[in-house]
Amino acid sequence: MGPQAATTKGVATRELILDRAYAIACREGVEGLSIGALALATGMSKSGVFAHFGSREDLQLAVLDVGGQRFGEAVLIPALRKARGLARLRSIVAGWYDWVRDNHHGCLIMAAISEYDSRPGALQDRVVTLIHRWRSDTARAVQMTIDTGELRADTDALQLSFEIFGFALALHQDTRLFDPQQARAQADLAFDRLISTHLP
Amino acid sequence: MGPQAATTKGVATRELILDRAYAIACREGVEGLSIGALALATGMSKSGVFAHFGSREDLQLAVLDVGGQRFGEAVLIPALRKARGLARLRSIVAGWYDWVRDNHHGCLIMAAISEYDSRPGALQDRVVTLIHRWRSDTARAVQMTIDTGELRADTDALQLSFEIFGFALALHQDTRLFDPQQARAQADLAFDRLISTHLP
DNA sequence: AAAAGAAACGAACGATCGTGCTATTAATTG
DNA sequence: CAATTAATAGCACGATCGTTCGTTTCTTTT
Repeated sequence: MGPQAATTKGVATRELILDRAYAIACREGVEGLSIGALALATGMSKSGVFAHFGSREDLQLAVLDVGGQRFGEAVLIPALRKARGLARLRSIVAGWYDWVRDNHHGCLIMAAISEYDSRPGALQDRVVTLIHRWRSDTARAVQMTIDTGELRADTDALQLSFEIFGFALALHQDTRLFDPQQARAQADLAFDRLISTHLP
Repeated sequence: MGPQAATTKGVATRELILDRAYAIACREGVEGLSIGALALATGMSKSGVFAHFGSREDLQLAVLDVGGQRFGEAVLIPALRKARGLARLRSIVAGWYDWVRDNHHGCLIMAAISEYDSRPGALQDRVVTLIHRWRSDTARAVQMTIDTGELRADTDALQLSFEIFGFALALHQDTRLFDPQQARAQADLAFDRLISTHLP
C-alpha cells in the first residue's frame, strides 16, 4: 500500500483520503484525480496527502482497489448469500443494476475501463485484473445455474456473461445520458428475455 | 466553427490540426487534449493552434464532431446503400463491429460517453446529441426491418436498439482488454441470436 | 516524562496548463 | 505590384501539476 502506515491515525487518515479520492474519481475519473484537489477536499496540505502514497500512480491504484472493493461489497457479497443457481444469478444482475442506479456520478470501475483501455501500464493492468475477476464471478454464477438445471445444458456461460455485461454497460450509459427509468426497464427486459431463451 | 477561417490555407490548417487532435483524443480521450501537445504534433506554435479555435472547449467540440462524422462515414453511409430492412440492419451492426476492430486506440465517441456522462456542460450536450442521433438511426433501421416483415410485428425497436448498443459496448471493451477475436465472435453470436428470437 | 518515530506542514522546484497580447509573416484582394 | 487582411509566431501571465526537502507537530514506545 502506502510507503508507511504504522500508526492507527495514519491508517485512519489514509482511509479518509481514499474516501474523498473515490468520490472525486467517480465524478472526474481516475485520471482526473489531482493531489491538490484532494488536499483541498481533506483539509490537508498537498505534501501531507502525497506522503501517504509516494506517487500519484500509487494513489490511483489504491483508488481503483477501493472501487473494486465497494462494488464487490454492494453486488457480489449479497448475492453469495443466495442459493447457487438462478436465484444468485438474478441477485448479481439486479444488484449490478441497482449499483448503476444508486451511484449517480457513475461507476468508477466501468469508467476506468474507457480511461485505460488504450493506455498500457500499471493502471491498465489493475483495471484488467478487476474486470477479469468480476467477469469470472459472473460466468461462475451462470455455470452454477446450468449445473442446477435451471438453464439448458448446452448454454455457453461465457457467451451469457458477455451479453449480461453488455446490458449493464448500456444501462450505465443510458442512465446518465437519457432516461434512467426507461433504461432500467430495457435492461431488465433484456436480461429476462436472455434467460427465457436459455430455459430448459 | 473557429473564430475565422477565411483563407483556403486557413481551412487546410484547421483540418490538419483536427486530424492530429482526433488521433490524440482517440488515445488520450477528449479531456486529454492539450494545446501544447497539439502544437508539438502539428509543428506549430501554441498560439497558432489556439487562434483557430478561440478556446480549448471549442477545440474539443470540434474534435467530437470530427469523431461523429468519421463514424458516420464509416458505418452509416455504407449501410444506407443497402436495401431497407434486415440487410441494412446487418450492415450497420457489422460496420459498427468492424469500426471497433479497426480503431485500435478505441472509438473516440464511445470513450467520450464515459468522460462526460457525469459532467454537465457544452461537451456533454454534444455527446448526448451525437449518441442520440446514432441511436435514432439504429432504431429506424430496426423499425424498417419490422416494416418489411423480416422481424415480427410486435418487436420493440427501441428495445432491440438498446440490446444492440450493449453488445457493441461489450465488444468495444473486450476488444481492447481481452481477446479481440473471441469478443467479435461473441458479439456476432449475440446479435444473431437476438435477431433469431424476433423472426416472424 | 523522555526518547524515538511517524505524520503533517510549508515552501520551493521545474513543467505544463489555457489564454492574452503584440509583432511578423503569409495569403488574398484591389 | 500595393494594400488589406488573415494566419502564425513569440513572449508573458497566473494557475496548477507532481514531487522533493527540511522542519515541526503529533503518536507511540520506552
